Amino acid sequence: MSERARRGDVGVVDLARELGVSTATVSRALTGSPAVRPALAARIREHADARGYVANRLARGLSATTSRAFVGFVIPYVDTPAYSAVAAECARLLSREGTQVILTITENDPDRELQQLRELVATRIAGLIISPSTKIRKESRRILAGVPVVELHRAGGIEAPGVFSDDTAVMAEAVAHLVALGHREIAYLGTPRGLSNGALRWQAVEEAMTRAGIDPERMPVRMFEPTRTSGFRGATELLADPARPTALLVASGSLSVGAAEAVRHSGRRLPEDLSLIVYGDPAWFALSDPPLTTIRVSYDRIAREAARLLNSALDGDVVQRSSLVRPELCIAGSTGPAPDRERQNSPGGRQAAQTRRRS
Amino acid sequence: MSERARRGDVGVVDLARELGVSTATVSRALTGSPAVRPALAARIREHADARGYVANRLARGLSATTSRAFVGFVIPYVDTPAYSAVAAECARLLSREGTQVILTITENDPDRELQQLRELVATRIAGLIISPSTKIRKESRRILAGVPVVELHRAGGIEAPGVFSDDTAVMAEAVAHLVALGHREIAYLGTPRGLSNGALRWQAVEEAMTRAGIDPERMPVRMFEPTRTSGFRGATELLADPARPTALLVASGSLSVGAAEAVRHSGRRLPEDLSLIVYGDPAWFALSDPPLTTIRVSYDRIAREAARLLNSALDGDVVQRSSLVRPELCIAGSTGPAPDRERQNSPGGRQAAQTRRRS
DNA sequence: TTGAAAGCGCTAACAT
DNA sequence: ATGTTAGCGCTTTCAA
Repeated sequence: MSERARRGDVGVVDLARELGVSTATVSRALTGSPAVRPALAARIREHADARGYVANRLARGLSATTSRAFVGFVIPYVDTPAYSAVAAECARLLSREGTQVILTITENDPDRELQQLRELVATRIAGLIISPSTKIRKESRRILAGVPVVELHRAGGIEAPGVFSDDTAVMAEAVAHLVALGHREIAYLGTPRGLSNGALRWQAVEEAMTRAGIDPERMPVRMFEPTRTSGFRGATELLADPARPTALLVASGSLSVGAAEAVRHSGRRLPEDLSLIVYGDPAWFALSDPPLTTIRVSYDRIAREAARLLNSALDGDVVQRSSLVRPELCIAGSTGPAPDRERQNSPGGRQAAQTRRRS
Repeated sequence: MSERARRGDVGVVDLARELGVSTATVSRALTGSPAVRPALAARIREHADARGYVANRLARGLSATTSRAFVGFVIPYVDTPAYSAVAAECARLLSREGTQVILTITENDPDRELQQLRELVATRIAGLIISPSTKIRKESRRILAGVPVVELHRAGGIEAPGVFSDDTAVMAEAVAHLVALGHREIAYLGTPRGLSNGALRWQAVEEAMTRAGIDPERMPVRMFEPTRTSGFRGATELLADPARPTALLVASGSLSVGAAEAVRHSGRRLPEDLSLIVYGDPAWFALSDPPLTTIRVSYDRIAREAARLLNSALDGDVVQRSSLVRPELCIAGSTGPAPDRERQNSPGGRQAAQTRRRS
């Protein structure tokens, strides 16, 4: 007695025998091939349903040239909703179409990433969504060139569409907000330039600062890997900077949690002593007192976009354009007028915003 | 030219040909069968490595009677780290052993759950980790009886070990903490009794209250599905309760976020007007001012335990006992002495804690 | 210890 | 429109 039979599973052969048709016909009916008489197809599907038939995905994937049984979801970290929430939401969306999501975590290690990509390909995944590790291997790139891919959050120099948050505009908006409040000594805490989004966000800040007539070269800046602890460290260091920043802009969700703790720890009052803008999910930061001004990213929308782009790629549509999800600057109580240190600027922020550029 | 060859993949046949041995020998060497001469086995493995061989997991899973290619991870929600963080961490742990984790989201819908379980079985998963939906189907139970299973967070009446947070002790501790501070009008916001952990937590609170000589029947109580919005609603309702609670105990992570917002929204000062204990990840709640007293659960440890139990189950070890991960009561600034409403109790909390039981 | 060959359950040519 | 049959790439009897 076969393993299958013993487990009480029904297979195409069973269905075929029971209905007096061939396995091919059963298969066709079940995969929705038009080449089978509608009445018969209906009868087959009905019977399959009644018997609780579920196709063995391994067998199907092995023989079918094209199968959407699996897609891979490859991310570096687990401890941030920017990844875990998007992963879960994608799994939810894709499962509705009968696609199973295989989740792998690279820990930002290029070798582990390569290994996982190899195994995913060995699973004959239909495609994958990936947030590439910082120093992606050539071989990984080669693999990615061979399957439908959607990039998430980070661009890894692959020919593939991606879903990114449109940080340029919102970062500029954040800087403008601070400048309008009269801040000129603005500190920046972000992720390294080696990360595509780290580079992007910093560039946006640089440009916005320049536009505001402030030399970005002189900004107190720290760039660290996105973890809570480095957020704490980075903010602590920045607050101790001789330039005595009156505002701190944090450009990463994980860094923000640690940074907020560091600010609290430092005893600075918000917004009297320091204006603070963080990045991430406002639900966390709404609890702070005062609630923190936040750059809010919608993970749901990112997940939806990722699923949509992947489906397009699987359909073999012409390569889609990347999708930019625009974050929102949610102004709350942690940003306020810059302290009037030398009693030489006019009070209030509005006017300071009109400061002319230095020549 | 076969699909495989065209993709430049090497298969066992290639390796066999190149080494002048049979595919059977290659397979044996690669799966670590002892029935192959060590020297030859080494040579085969070496060559396979050099050629970058990765076994097709579909084929392997299809033919092998036992394969750990896949495990399923089935959870109801995506928007809470209690699930998403544990899922990601498990994926990380299991991938090290070459096992791929298939993530599915039931949305707490029994039918969707059943469908997903069927598909997972059809993928020939080696086992699965599941947080059963509230009203799990009989048929789902039947399926779960047939594969190695580890339960997560919730018990669904399955014969399987699970990983749960040991809420009984910590809930009692939380109640004792409040009672020691002199609170007697304690409100409770938790998940429904239909959820195993909801029932457990409430029972622990009931008992602790009774032990403290306070009738739990008279507590203001709300039990809602674990979402932010119901947390907000529940807390809002409780704060408006005629019993005028002086303390609020929230027994779910998702509810806690909403509840904290509701409290802030109500304008009550912590801890002067209200003592608040929340449940979840303290990193979120440390930002609040004052930082919130939190029941902290270690998701990492839960994930580790889940992976360990699953591995045991896959090894066919005798059924393991369930694993209880003990949360920690992190006392912070949101809990303080009960306000001295009628000027009739002694001030301070210590003494109130010694109140004798009512006879 | 190794090889030849039969599947695993399904899909897809090829026939009819 | 349906049936026959040959794989998909691997593991695993069964022989040698």
